[in-house]
Amino acid sequence: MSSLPSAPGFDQRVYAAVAQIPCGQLATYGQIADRIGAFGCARQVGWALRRLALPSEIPWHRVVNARGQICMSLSREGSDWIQRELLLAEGIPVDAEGRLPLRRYLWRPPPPAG
DNA sequence: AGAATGACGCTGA
DNA sequence: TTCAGCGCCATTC
Repeated sequence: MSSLPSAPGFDQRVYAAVAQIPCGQLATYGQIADRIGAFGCARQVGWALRRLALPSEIPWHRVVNARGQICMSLSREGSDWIQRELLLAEGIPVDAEGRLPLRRYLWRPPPPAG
C-alpha cells in the first residue's frame, strides 16, 4: 500500500481524512495518521497540513495535538492564531495559550468499513 | 552524505 | 497537572 508518508498521494489522504472531521469537532495528528494507515507518523500529518495553502477548503484547524493544545510556533506566521479564531467560530472554547477541551470535542471516526 | 529542526506522542518523575 | 527525556521520520540547510 502507499500509505507511507513519502508516498505521492500522502498529503491527499491526510486532507481527505481531515475533511471528514465534522464541524465543531476535533481530531489529533495521531488520529489522522491512524486513519490513513500511517501509524506513528503524526509528525508527517503536521507537515502535510503545513503545506496547505491558506485559505483552504480543508478544515485543518480542527486538528490539534494529543495534548489538546494548538501548536504555537513562529514558523506558522500566525496561522496558529488563525486556527484559534476558526475554532472559536465553531463554538470551541480556546485558551489564550491555545489549550482546548479536547475530550469534549474529540471526533469519533467511523469504522473504515462503515 | 551528515546534521539540525519540527503544526507529534508516549513514558516517567 | 506540569516538566523532562526519548523515539519517530520527512523536511531543510
